[in-house]
Amino acid sequence: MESRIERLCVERGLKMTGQRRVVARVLSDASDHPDVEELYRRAATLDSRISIATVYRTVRVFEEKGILDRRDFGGGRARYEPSEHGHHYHLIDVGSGKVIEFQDAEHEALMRTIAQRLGFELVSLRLELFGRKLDPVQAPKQARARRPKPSNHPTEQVQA
Amino acid sequence: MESRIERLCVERGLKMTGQRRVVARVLSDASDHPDVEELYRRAATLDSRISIATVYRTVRVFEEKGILDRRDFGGGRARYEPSEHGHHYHLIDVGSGKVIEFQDAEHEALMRTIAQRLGFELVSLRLELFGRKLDPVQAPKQARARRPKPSNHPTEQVQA
DNA sequence: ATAGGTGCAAAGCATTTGCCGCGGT
DNA sequence: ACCGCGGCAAATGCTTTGCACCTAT
Repeated sequence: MESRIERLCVERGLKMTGQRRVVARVLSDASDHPDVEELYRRAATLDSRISIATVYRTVRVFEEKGILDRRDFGGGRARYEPSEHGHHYHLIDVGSGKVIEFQDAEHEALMRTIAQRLGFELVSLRLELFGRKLDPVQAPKQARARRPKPSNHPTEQVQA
Repeated sequence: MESRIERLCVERGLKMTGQRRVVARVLSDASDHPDVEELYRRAATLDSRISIATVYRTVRVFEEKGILDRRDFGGGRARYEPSEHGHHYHLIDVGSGKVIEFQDAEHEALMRTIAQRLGFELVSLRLELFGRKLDPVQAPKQARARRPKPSNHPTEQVQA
Protein backbone atom coordinates (compact mmCIF):
# COMPACT_ATOMS: atom_id res chain seq x y z
CA MET A 1 0.00 0.00 0.00
CA GLU A 2 1.08 3.56 -0.64
CA SER A 3 2.65 5.06 2.46
CA ARG A 4 1.89 8.53 3.72
CA ILE A 5 5.27 9.83 2.67
CA GLU A 6 5.13 8.17 -0.70
CA ARG A 7 1.96 10.14 -1.31
CA LEU A 8 3.82 13.34 -0.48
CA CYS A 9 6.60 12.38 -2.88
CA VAL A 10 4.15 11.93 -5.71
CA GLU A 11 2.45 15.22 -4.91
CA ARG A 12 5.79 16.95 -5.19
CA GLY A 13 6.64 15.32 -8.46
CA LEU A 14 9.38 12.91 -7.39
CA LYS A 15 10.14 9.94 -9.57
CA MET A 16 9.13 6.95 -7.48
CA THR A 17 11.66 4.17 -7.60
CA GLY A 18 11.64 1.00 -5.56
CA GLN A 19 14.29 2.37 -3.24
CA ARG A 20 12.46 5.60 -2.58
CA ARG A 21 9.30 3.70 -1.88
CA VAL A 22 11.14 1.63 0.71
CA VAL A 23 12.67 4.65 2.42
CA ALA A 24 9.30 6.41 2.34
CA ARG A 25 7.66 3.43 3.99
CA VAL A 26 10.35 3.16 6.67
CA LEU A 27 9.94 6.84 7.44
CA SER A 28 6.16 6.63 7.46
CA ASP A 29 6.34 3.81 9.97
CA ALA A 30 8.97 5.44 12.18
CA SER A 31 7.93 7.13 15.38
CA ASP A 32 11.45 8.04 16.42
CA HIS A 33 14.38 10.04 15.01
CA PRO A 34 16.53 7.56 13.08
CA ASP A 35 19.89 8.42 11.59
CA VAL A 36 20.94 7.32 8.12
CA GLU A 37 22.56 4.12 9.35
CA GLU A 38 19.36 3.15 11.06
CA LEU A 39 17.20 4.02 8.07
CA TYR A 40 19.52 1.95 5.95
CA ARG A 41 19.23 -0.99 8.33
CA ARG A 42 15.45 -0.82 8.35
CA ALA A 43 15.26 -0.33 4.61
CA ALA A 44 17.57 -3.26 3.98
CA THR A 45 15.20 -5.62 5.78
CA LEU A 46 12.46 -4.65 3.33
CA ASP A 47 14.65 -4.72 0.25
CA SER A 48 18.26 -5.78 0.55
CA ARG A 49 19.33 -4.30 -2.79
CA ILE A 50 19.55 -0.73 -1.57
CA SER A 51 22.82 1.04 -0.89
CA ILE A 52 23.53 3.47 1.91
CA ALA A 53 24.52 6.10 -0.64
CA THR A 54 20.98 5.99 -1.93
CA VAL A 55 19.62 6.49 1.55
CA TYR A 56 21.83 9.55 1.93
CA ARG A 57 20.67 10.88 -1.43
CA THR A 58 17.05 10.14 -0.65
CA VAL A 59 16.91 11.90 2.71
CA ARG A 60 18.58 14.89 1.11
CA VAL A 61 15.96 15.04 -1.64
CA PHE A 62 13.15 14.53 0.84
CA GLU A 63 14.53 17.29 3.00
CA GLU A 64 14.78 19.66 0.04
CA LYS A 65 11.17 18.91 -0.81
CA GLY A 66 10.11 19.72 2.73
CA ILE A 67 9.08 16.16 3.46
CA LEU A 68 11.69 15.48 6.09
CA ASP A 69 13.33 17.54 8.82
CA ARG A 70 16.94 16.99 9.64
CA ARG A 71 17.88 17.17 13.31
CA ASP A 72 21.24 17.48 14.96
CA PHE A 73 21.17 16.24 18.51
CA GLY A 74 24.93 16.31 18.79
CA GLY A 75 26.77 13.09 18.26
CA GLY A 76 27.94 13.74 14.77
CA ARG A 77 25.15 12.14 12.79
CA ALA A 78 22.08 13.76 11.36
CA ARG A 79 18.74 12.35 12.39
CA TYR A 80 15.47 12.62 10.56
CA GLU A 81 11.77 12.90 11.18
CA PRO A 82 8.81 13.60 8.92
CA SER A 83 8.02 17.29 8.67
CA GLU A 84 4.26 17.21 9.16
CA HIS A 85 4.57 16.00 12.65
CA GLY A 86 3.41 19.06 14.47
CA HIS A 87 5.49 21.68 16.21
CA HIS A 88 7.47 20.26 19.05
CA TYR A 89 10.83 20.39 20.74
CA HIS A 90 13.13 17.68 22.01
CA LEU A 91 14.47 16.70 25.36
CA ILE A 92 17.35 14.27 25.23
CA ASP A 93 17.84 11.96 28.18
CA VAL A 94 21.57 12.16 28.76
CA GLY A 95 21.48 8.83 30.56
CA SER A 96 19.89 6.72 27.88
CA GLY A 97 19.95 8.84 24.74
CA LYS A 98 16.18 8.59 24.46
CA VAL A 99 14.44 11.53 22.88
CA ILE A 100 11.24 12.90 24.40
CA GLU A 101 9.14 15.31 22.42
CA PHE A 102 7.27 18.12 24.06
CA GLN A 103 5.36 21.19 23.10
CA ASP A 104 5.30 24.69 24.43
CA ALA A 105 2.96 27.02 22.65
CA GLU A 106 4.25 30.22 24.20
CA HIS A 107 7.85 29.54 23.48
CA GLU A 108 8.05 30.29 19.82
CA ALA A 109 6.06 33.50 20.19
CA LEU A 110 8.45 34.59 22.90
CA MET A 111 11.47 33.88 20.71
CA ARG A 112 9.89 35.75 17.84
CA THR A 113 9.55 38.76 20.08
CA ILE A 114 13.15 38.55 21.19
CA ALA A 115 14.38 38.33 17.62
CA GLN A 116 12.30 41.32 16.68
CA ARG A 117 13.70 43.31 19.55
CA LEU A 118 17.13 42.59 18.08
CA GLY A 119 16.02 43.72 14.65
CA PHE A 120 15.47 40.31 13.09
CA GLU A 121 12.67 38.31 11.63
CA LEU A 122 12.75 34.85 13.20
CA VAL A 123 13.44 32.31 10.47
CA SER A 124 13.82 29.24 12.62
CA LEU A 125 15.05 28.22 16.00
CA ARG A 126 16.71 25.35 17.64
CA LEU A 127 15.81 24.36 21.16
CA GLU A 128 16.95 21.21 22.82
CA LEU A 129 16.94 20.31 26.45
CA PHE A 130 19.34 17.79 27.90
CA GLY A 131 18.18 16.26 31.12
CA ARG A 132 18.79 13.50 33.60
CA LYS A 133 15.89 11.40 34.74
CA LEU A 134 14.77 12.37 38.21
CA ASP A 135 15.11 9.18 40.21
CA PRO A 136 11.63 7.84 40.97
CA VAL A 137 13.34 4.88 42.67
CA GLN A 138 17.05 5.01 42.12
CA ALA A 139 18.73 6.18 38.96
CA PRO A 140 21.45 3.73 37.90
CA LYS A 141 24.68 5.69 37.86
CA GLN A 142 26.53 4.68 34.72
CA ALA A 143 30.00 5.57 33.52
CA ARG A 144 29.94 8.42 31.03
CA ALA A 145 31.97 8.53 27.85
CA ARG A 146 33.72 11.80 27.13
CA ARG A 147 31.76 12.61 24.01
CA PRO A 148 28.59 10.64 24.38
CA LYS A 149 26.86 9.87 21.13
CA PRO A 150 23.18 9.70 21.88
CA SER A 151 21.84 6.43 20.67
CA ASN A 152 18.68 5.87 18.77
CA HIS A 153 15.69 5.05 20.83
CA PRO A 154 11.97 5.07 20.39
CA THR A 155 10.58 8.47 21.06
CA GLU A 156 8.03 9.26 23.68
CA GLN A 157 5.37 11.78 22.94
CA VAL A 158 4.63 14.09 25.81
CA GLN A 159 2.71 17.22 26.45
CA ALA A 160 4.54 19.68 28.67
CA MET B 1 51.97 39.43 29.48
CA GLU B 2 49.95 36.60 30.95
CA SER B 3 46.54 36.40 29.30
CA ARG B 4 43.34 35.89 31.18
CA ILE B 5 42.98 32.36 29.92
CA GLU B 6 46.60 31.50 30.59
CA ARG B 7 45.93 32.38 34.19
CA LEU B 8 43.01 29.95 34.24
CA CYS B 9 45.21 27.25 32.76
CA VAL B 10 47.78 27.68 35.51
CA GLU B 11 45.08 27.63 38.16
CA ARG B 12 43.86 24.32 36.81
CA GLY B 13 47.31 22.84 36.74
CA LEU B 14 47.98 22.68 33.02
CA LYS B 15 51.52 22.49 31.80
CA MET B 16 52.09 25.78 30.00
CA THR B 17 53.90 25.35 26.74
CA GLY B 18 54.54 27.98 24.14
CA GLN B 19 51.73 26.70 21.96
CA ARG B 20 49.18 26.71 24.75
CA ARG B 21 50.19 30.20 25.68
CA VAL B 22 49.56 31.32 22.12
CA VAL B 23 46.15 29.68 21.92
CA ALA B 24 45.26 31.10 25.32
CA ARG B 25 46.19 34.57 24.16
CA VAL B 26 44.21 34.24 20.93
CA LEU B 27 41.18 33.12 22.88
CA SER B 28 41.58 35.85 25.47
CA ASP B 29 41.65 38.43 22.72
CA ALA B 30 38.73 36.97 20.77
CA SER B 31 35.31 38.53 21.07
CA ASP B 32 33.68 36.20 18.58
CA HIS B 33 33.17 32.45 18.14
CA PRO B 34 36.08 31.18 16.08
CA ASP B 35 36.35 27.66 14.78
CA VAL B 36 39.55 25.64 14.93
CA GLU B 37 40.71 26.75 11.49
CA GLU B 38 40.35 30.34 12.51
CA LEU B 39 42.09 29.82 15.84
CA TYR B 40 44.88 28.13 13.97
CA ARG B 41 45.16 31.03 11.55
CA ARG B 42 45.31 33.57 14.36
CA ALA B 43 47.73 31.49 16.38
CA ALA B 44 49.99 31.02 13.39
CA THR B 45 50.44 34.76 13.04
CA LEU B 46 51.78 34.89 16.58
CA ASP B 47 53.91 31.79 16.30
CA SER B 48 54.16 29.97 13.01
CA ARG B 49 55.52 26.79 14.51
CA ILE B 50 52.21 25.47 15.77
CA SER B 51 50.26 22.70 14.08
CA ILE B 52 46.53 22.47 13.69
CA ALA B 53 46.54 19.14 15.50
CA THR B 54 47.82 20.98 18.54
CA VAL B 55 45.04 23.51 18.30
CA TYR B 56 42.53 20.66 18.20
CA ARG B 57 44.17 19.04 21.21
CA THR B 58 44.36 22.31 23.06
CA VAL B 59 40.72 23.30 22.66
CA ARG B 60 39.77 19.82 23.77
CA VAL B 61 41.86 20.12 26.90
CA PHE B 62 40.58 23.61 27.60
CA GLU B 63 37.04 22.42 27.18
CA GLU B 64 37.58 19.53 29.55
CA LYS B 65 38.96 21.94 32.12
CA GLY B 66 35.90 24.14 31.79
CA ILE B 67 37.87 27.01 30.29
CA LEU B 68 36.19 26.91 26.90
CA ASP B 69 32.69 26.21 25.66
CA ARG B 70 32.18 24.42 22.41
CA ARG B 71 29.30 25.60 20.24
CA ASP B 72 27.66 24.01 17.26
CA PHE B 73 25.90 26.55 15.12
CA GLY B 74 25.37 24.11 12.30
CA GLY B 75 27.82 24.18 9.46
CA GLY B 76 29.85 21.18 10.44
CA ARG B 77 32.58 22.81 12.48
CA ALA B 78 32.72 23.38 16.19
CA ARG B 79 33.17 26.92 17.40
CA TYR B 80 34.58 28.08 20.69
CA GLU B 81 34.21 30.81 23.23
CA PRO B 82 35.61 31.35 26.72
CA SER B 83 33.36 29.91 29.44
CA GLU B 84 33.31 32.79 31.88
CA HIS B 85 31.52 35.00 29.51
CA GLY B 86 28.17 35.19 31.20
CA HIS B 87 25.00 33.34 30.39
CA HIS B 88 23.74 34.19 26.96
CA TYR B 89 22.20 32.71 23.86
CA HIS B 90 22.94 33.19 20.18
CA LEU B 91 21.05 34.54 17.24
CA ILE B 92 22.62 33.74 13.91
CA ASP B 93 21.98 36.15 11.04
CA VAL B 94 21.16 33.80 8.18
CA GLY B 95 22.09 36.49 5.71
CA SER B 96 25.61 37.23 6.88
CA GLY B 97 26.47 34.46 9.32
CA LYS B 98 27.09 37.00 12.04
CA VAL B 99 26.38 35.88 15.56
CA ILE B 100 24.55 38.16 17.96
CA GLU B 101 24.51 37.34 21.64
CA PHE B 102 21.53 38.05 23.81
CA GLN B 103 20.28 37.28 27.26
CA ASP B 104 16.94 36.24 28.60
CA ALA B 105 16.79 35.72 32.31
CA GLU B 106 13.44 33.97 32.42
CA HIS B 107 14.18 31.52 29.73
CA GLU B 108 16.33 29.05 31.56
CA ALA B 109 14.01 28.94 34.54
CA LEU B 110 11.13 28.22 32.21
CA MET B 111 13.02 25.37 30.56
CA ARG B 112 13.94 23.97 33.95
CA THR B 113 10.27 23.86 34.81
CA ILE B 114 9.38 22.13 31.59
CA ALA B 115 12.07 19.52 32.09
CA GLN B 116 10.84 18.89 35.61
CA ARG B 117 7.31 18.46 34.38
CA LEU B 118 8.65 15.72 32.13
CA GLY B 119 10.44 14.07 35.00
CA PHE B 120 13.93 15.33 34.27
CA GLU B 121 16.55 17.46 35.91
CA LEU B 122 17.76 19.99 33.36
CA VAL B 123 21.43 19.37 32.66
CA SER B 124 21.92 21.82 29.83
CA LEU B 125 20.08 23.31 26.96
CA ARG B 126 20.72 24.52 23.50
CA LEU B 127 18.87 27.51 22.15
CA GLU B 128 19.70 29.23 18.92
CA LEU B 129 17.66 31.62 16.90
CA PHE B 130 18.14 32.02 13.19
CA GLY B 131 16.87 35.29 11.84
CA ARG B 132 16.89 37.56 8.85
CA LYS B 133 17.66 41.19 9.35
CA LEU B 134 14.50 43.29 9.21
CA ASP B 135 15.11 45.70 6.36
CA PRO B 136 15.66 49.17 7.76
CA VAL B 137 16.21 50.26 4.16
CA GLN B 138 16.22 47.29 1.87
CA ALA B 139 17.73 43.93 2.67
CA PRO B 140 19.97 42.70 -0.18
CA LYS B 141 18.52 39.41 -1.41
CA GLN B 142 21.43 37.06 -1.92
CA ALA B 143 21.55 33.60 -3.48
CA ARG B 144 21.46 30.88 -0.86
CA ALA B 145 23.69 27.82 -0.91
CA ARG B 146 22.02 24.53 -0.20
CA ARG B 147 23.84 23.86 3.02
CA PRO B 148 25.04 27.24 4.12
CA LYS B 149 28.04 27.19 6.37
CA PRO B 150 27.77 30.21 8.63
CA SER B 151 30.97 32.13 8.40
CA ASN B 152 32.90 33.60 11.22
CA HIS B 153 32.15 37.16 12.05
CA PRO B 154 32.71 39.51 14.91
CA THR B 155 30.03 39.06 17.49
CA GLU B 156 27.76 41.79 18.64
CA GLN B 157 26.76 41.94 22.25
CA VAL B 158 23.14 42.81 22.80
CA GLN B 159 20.67 42.88 25.61
CA ALA B 160 17.25 41.55 24.64
C1' DA C 1 13.90 7.91 -25.52
C1' DT C 2 15.82 10.20 -21.95
C1' DA C 3 16.27 12.64 -17.72
C1' DG C 4 17.24 11.24 -13.72
C1' DG C 5 18.20 7.37 -10.11
C1' DT C 6 21.34 3.75 -8.28
C1' DG C 7 25.51 1.04 -6.77
C1' DC C 8 30.09 0.98 -5.85
C1' DA C 9 34.16 2.75 -4.58
C1' DA C 10 36.76 6.76 -4.09
C1' DA C 11 36.94 11.44 -2.46
C1' DG C 12 35.96 15.09 1.05
C1' DC C 13 35.89 17.33 5.56
C1' DA C 14 36.38 17.93 10.29
C1' DT C 15 38.56 15.77 13.83
C1' DT C 16 41.40 12.29 16.24
C1' DT C 17 45.45 9.46 16.99
C1' DG C 18 50.02 6.63 16.69
C1' DC C 19 54.61 7.37 16.78
C1' DC C 20 58.51 9.46 18.25
C1' DG C 21 61.40 13.25 19.30
C1' DC C 22 61.22 17.41 22.39
C1' DG C 23 60.44 20.52 26.24
C1' DG C 24 58.24 22.01 30.89
C1' DT C 25 58.45 21.17 35.73
C1' DA D 1 64.99 12.79 34.50
C1' DC D 2 60.21 12.07 33.47
C1' DC D 3 55.92 12.52 31.90
C1' DG D 4 53.42 14.96 29.16
C1' DC D 5 53.27 17.70 24.80
C1' DG D 6 53.77 18.82 19.77
C1' DG D 7 54.52 17.76 14.86
C1' DC D 8 53.47 15.00 11.17
C1' DA D 9 50.94 11.99 8.58
C1' DA D 10 47.84 8.36 8.65
C1' DA D 11 43.37 6.92 10.37
C1' DT D 12 38.52 7.71 11.41
C1' DG D 13 33.55 8.63 10.92
C1' DC D 14 29.99 10.78 8.50
C1' DT D 15 28.63 12.29 4.14
C1' DT D 16 29.10 13.36 -0.78
C1' DT D 17 30.31 12.29 -5.57
C1' DG D 18 32.23 10.45 -10.25
C1' DC D 19 31.21 7.09 -13.26
C1' DA D 20 28.82 3.57 -15.71
C1' DC D 21 24.63 1.23 -15.80
C1' DC D 22 19.60 1.01 -15.16
C1' DT D 23 14.53 2.49 -14.99
C1' DA D 24 10.45 5.32 -14.22
C1' DT D 25 7.91 8.40 -17.05
